[in-house]
Amino acid sequence: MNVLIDNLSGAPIYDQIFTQIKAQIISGELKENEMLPSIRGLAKDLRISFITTKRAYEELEREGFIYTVQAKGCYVAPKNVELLREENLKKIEANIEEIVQLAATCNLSGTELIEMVKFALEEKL
Amino acid sequence: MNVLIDNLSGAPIYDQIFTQIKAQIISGELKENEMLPSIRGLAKDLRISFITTKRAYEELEREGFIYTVQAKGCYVAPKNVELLREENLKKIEANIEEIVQLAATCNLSGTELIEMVKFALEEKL
DNA sequence: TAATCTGTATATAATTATTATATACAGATA
DNA sequence: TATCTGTATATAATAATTATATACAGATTA
Repeated sequence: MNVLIDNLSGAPIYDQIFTQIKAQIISGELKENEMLPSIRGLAKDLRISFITTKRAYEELEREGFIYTVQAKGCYVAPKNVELLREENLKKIEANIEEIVQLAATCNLSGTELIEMVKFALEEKL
Repeated sequence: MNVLIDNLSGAPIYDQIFTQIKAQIISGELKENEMLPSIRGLAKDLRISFITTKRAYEELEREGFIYTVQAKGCYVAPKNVELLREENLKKIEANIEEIVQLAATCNLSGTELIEMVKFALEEKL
């Protein structure tokens, strides 16, 4: 596994770790049930406290990307797409409701709104 | 003018002042070019430092809701429709950013996302 | 013109939130 | 038993936020 800490980035260390591992899980670079480096091992590699790597792993677990087996290690969680969908769809629907409302109050047309979404989607690629 | 500070609200004082005055300007309760209470006078009424009321007024001015005349006072800015539109656009952009992110993490395709937005738009009619 | 309004500028105190850490602990494994 | 694994609690260091006092400068008015 590959994690690089950029001390000049301004982003906190735990967050850099969290973001990079998350990206690797989403991209499939890290497979389901694959074991992650131990929080101590990774900390040693990066020459930081293991509490900091632990914090990154905690975030990953809270968001459902990894699971932990006591005294054994941390593993990439099976991609539970349906569950993630159900949770996120609600949030997405609520947000869409809001932007449609906002668009209406400032005379932004539906077409323009769609264009904005398409633009944001392209930015993400 | 009417401003109430709720010490239990958790929100900072300057923010409570900012929010309440902003709401009164948007609702039209405060008319264009109407003079606001002086930062010192309001501070005295609320029994807080005038630096705190000043901060609230600074925010209001920065967002274009009021304007200041040196040594005279602060006044409600003429309603700028463009300004409100820009405010809403920012919120819309932030929301779109979020839904795109959410969609990505649960493998919801761009096409599907667009469909959801279109659906919500039709519902609004 | 002097007193007293208005807002401004600079420095600072107090508080809270964030970030990173050490140390002591408990289960699993070889 | 030695040594991995993760956990829990307490704490240090830093940074951001919030609120303030004091000294200043222009405008108004009695």
